[in-house]
Amino acid sequence: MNKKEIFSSFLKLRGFRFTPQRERVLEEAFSIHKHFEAEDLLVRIRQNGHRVSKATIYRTLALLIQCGLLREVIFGERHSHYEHTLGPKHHHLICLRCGKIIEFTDETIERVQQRVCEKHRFEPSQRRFEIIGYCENCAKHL
Amino acid sequence: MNKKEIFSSFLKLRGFRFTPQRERVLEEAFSIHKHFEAEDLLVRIRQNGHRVSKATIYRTLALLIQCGLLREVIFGERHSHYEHTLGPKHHHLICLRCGKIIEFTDETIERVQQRVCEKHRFEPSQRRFEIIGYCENCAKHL
DNA sequence: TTTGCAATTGAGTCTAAGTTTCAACTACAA
DNA sequence: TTGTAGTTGAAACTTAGACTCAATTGCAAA
Repeated sequence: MNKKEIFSSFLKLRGFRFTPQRERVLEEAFSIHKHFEAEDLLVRIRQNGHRVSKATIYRTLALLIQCGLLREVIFGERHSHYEHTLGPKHHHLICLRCGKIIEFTDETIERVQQRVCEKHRFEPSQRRFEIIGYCENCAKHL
Repeated sequence: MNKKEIFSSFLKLRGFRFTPQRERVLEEAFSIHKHFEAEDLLVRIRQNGHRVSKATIYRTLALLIQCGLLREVIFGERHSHYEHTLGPKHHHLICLRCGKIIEFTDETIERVQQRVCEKHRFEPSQRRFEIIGYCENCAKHL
């Protein structure tokens, strides 16, 4: 199943519709291969000669998160960022000075999560592991 | 050095002042022994018969974070929460349904952080490890 | 003690992300 | 064809937090 099928069957299942606007947002969200914000989608959709309202973009992003195709990631800023859930799970090093985001993977984390969730009988659906500080270059300028 | 001394010497060091308002915010922030938000401080300060403006509270919180006495934690909501940095480092299980926050500690995480930071020559100043999902009770109601 | 200056404060204004509202529109099933 | 429920966009709204600025205050040097 590709993204489109996943999303449309997710929608159908709960009596929602797979509309042209929702398809547009889906396509655009997956044409970006890094973290993005709602505003990015708005701009790119417009640049490609289409038009989807802000409200619909936010509504669709919420659906894409619900159906598990996207995940919300939180950097220092006051607005949300999104990323694809496909591909290996990764975490982030966030530079406070230049804003650079370095991704890393670590399989120990998965085991920690399992252990902790078992202990507290917690049902995980996603996680966030972010180390905040200064990248190699910026650390020199402190 | 207690909190007051840490804060006031942090301020003096950079030519800032340890004012009554800043002291008020410090005291109030440390009289709460769990996560809190800016609004909580505003209310509590007023309840104790004092008065510190919203602007000053936000400004002082930023200073307390800078000097390392407080840390910003991010739960699902659109506004910030804060916690004391003193005491053992811990992480959070966040329930999406009832909003409950369960704290846990895990020493493996510290080692993961060290390993990752060394590899990327990253200078860490804080971290976030949050597992988002459903607590034992809420998992039943899904 | 006085003086001058830079830091600080509070009230109010502003910003921007995201949400809500609602009337018009649309897909689909009966 | 019609009824119903989902969807859309425009605009208004919400809210945390940042900014502005005139008035105030703390402190260091005279």
